[in-house]
Amino acid sequence: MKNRSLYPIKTVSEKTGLSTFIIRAWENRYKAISPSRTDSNRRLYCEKDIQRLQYLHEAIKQGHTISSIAGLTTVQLQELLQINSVSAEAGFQDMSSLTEFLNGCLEAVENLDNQKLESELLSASVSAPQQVVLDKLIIPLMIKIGDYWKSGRFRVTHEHLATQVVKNYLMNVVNSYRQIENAPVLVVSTPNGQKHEIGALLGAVVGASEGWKPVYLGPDLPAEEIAFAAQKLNAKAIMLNVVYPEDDPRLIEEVRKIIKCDSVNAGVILTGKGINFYSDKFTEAGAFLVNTPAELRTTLENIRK
Amino acid sequence: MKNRSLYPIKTVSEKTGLSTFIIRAWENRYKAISPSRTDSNRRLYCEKDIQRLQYLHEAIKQGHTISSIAGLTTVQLQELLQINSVSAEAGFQDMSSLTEFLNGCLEAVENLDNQKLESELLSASVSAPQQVVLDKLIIPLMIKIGDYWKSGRFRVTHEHLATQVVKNYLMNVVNSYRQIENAPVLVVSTPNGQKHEIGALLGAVVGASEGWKPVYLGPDLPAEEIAFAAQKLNAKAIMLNVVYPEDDPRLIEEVRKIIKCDSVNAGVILTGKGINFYSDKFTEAGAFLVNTPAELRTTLENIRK
DNA sequence: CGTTCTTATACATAAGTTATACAACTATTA
DNA sequence: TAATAGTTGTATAACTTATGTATAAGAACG
Repeated sequence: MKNRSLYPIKTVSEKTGLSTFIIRAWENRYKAISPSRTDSNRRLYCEKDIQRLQYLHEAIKQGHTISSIAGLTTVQLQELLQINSVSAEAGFQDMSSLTEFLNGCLEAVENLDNQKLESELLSASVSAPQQVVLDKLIIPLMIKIGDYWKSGRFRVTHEHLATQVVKNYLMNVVNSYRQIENAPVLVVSTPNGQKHEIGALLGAVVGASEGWKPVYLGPDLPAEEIAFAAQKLNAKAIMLNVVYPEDDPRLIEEVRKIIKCDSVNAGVILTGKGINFYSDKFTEAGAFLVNTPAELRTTLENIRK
Repeated sequence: MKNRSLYPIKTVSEKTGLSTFIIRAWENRYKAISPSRTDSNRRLYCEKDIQRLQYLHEAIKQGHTISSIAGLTTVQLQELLQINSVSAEAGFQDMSSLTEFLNGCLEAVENLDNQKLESELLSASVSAPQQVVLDKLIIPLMIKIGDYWKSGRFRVTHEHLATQVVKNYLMNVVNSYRQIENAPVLVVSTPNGQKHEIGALLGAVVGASEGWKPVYLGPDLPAEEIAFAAQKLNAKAIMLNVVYPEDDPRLIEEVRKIIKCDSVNAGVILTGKGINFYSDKFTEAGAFLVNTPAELRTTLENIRK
């Protein structure tokens, strides 16, 4: 019961980012906090005290003054911080609020602040439906980052860091769906030479939301490997994301290999901007070309039958 | 009863990293520990005593003071450190139980069952302390997969799929640490040409557990990009993981570029199997070479000062 | 006999305490 | 608008406590 984890003021200072001066001043001047004391009169802070200080810190960052919030209970502080973030969303509905998140994400990327980027994504995902977050935040975000990169405003580093965080976010989204027994398997990957993963993961999310069991193999795999996985898992569909339309005749060959593989009994779906360059050859070979999440949904539904 | 081995204070000092002065002072001043004695009054420490000292040491690193924790029972210390008591009591069973998990993971990989692989990792991580999961499960797992691949038992697909899941798991572990404000920044990446990410992420976990703020940029980045990020984030350390020792003189050049960059004011730490191939040149250039998680911890601690 | 351990004492530094002061703002008042 | 008063973060002084480290003198070990 008594989780006696008590910390001295220095540790609290390090954990909250508040100077020891401030912490003492807030106690003396505003009774903002009342730590217990050792026999020798030293302050001892428990976890709750630390959390309260973090709330106070956060509220001040949001523009409140210490004198106006010092008297609030910790619960009231929580509400104060909640109300602020909710009201930001409540005021403007879906569209504009996600624009806010988008700007927040871009700012986080610019500052290479993966922590903030992640928290923006998470708060967005509780304030809007999954599909909206994908369409109106994740996809625009990655496009914007690409644009900024081309225009020289962002560097490779920015794109790299964002990719890591978004990938992780998307994988967690996919995992959050897992429950259905005997769901049809959807093998997800990108063909040899295609290193961008976000599109593939977006497809995996759609698949999961449609009741499939996505198995993400990672990017940049040879046809034989993808075919092997599809066979081993007895997959009903294979989804491949293609970003670069550059003239790579091997790409067609790779896709064709998978489709022609006798042991593979799965529909092959191609997604991504890169697919339209060769669209004829792909459809000819028997692949499904898909440009939007909505199309992907219906295609998956059709294959499932 | 138990064939308990008893150790003199010097051995205990070496095992725990605490000076003999400290160990005696903690006993005399705070009754933090009560070793048995020989007939001639010399201190004798059993395994449990050593473990207790290690817990105390760990708790102090986390910001507690010796006076406030010396009176806790060993179980309370475990709770304080959030160490699962089941596994701690199990003691030697640790090994075999993680072997179970390891086999489960390998089976999951063999069947390309990412879902099962993930759930194995998650169950392991609640039944053993983080560090043990990393040392005894994650690392051996990736090694085994590499071995199986070389021997032809696994294919690229297996390795790819496992990498995705493990990566995701490790990123979530890193994220679970975040609390300290103004923590020193640790930029984590792999140099140009190095595509394996697991080692880098393992380093990020260690960094996070030591109170740093790891910023993972993703793999395969040119020196300029890494230097840019380090500068922008005012990083205190840069950690680069190198797997392939193959003769790539550009690698040394890349690392040297980062170290020599004037605007970067960070210690450069190299990890991974690949580093020993060129160890002389790297140390010459001013990098810290690190081979084990323990070494990484102490190196980070030194740089932080 | 040199090494390691013991207790007791001493010391240095880090870190904590209160009280007071101060500078930079903000808000109020004349 | 300028003067004034309050707010708030930061700094210093003087002192105490906490904690790591060192020394001295003797005892035990191998």
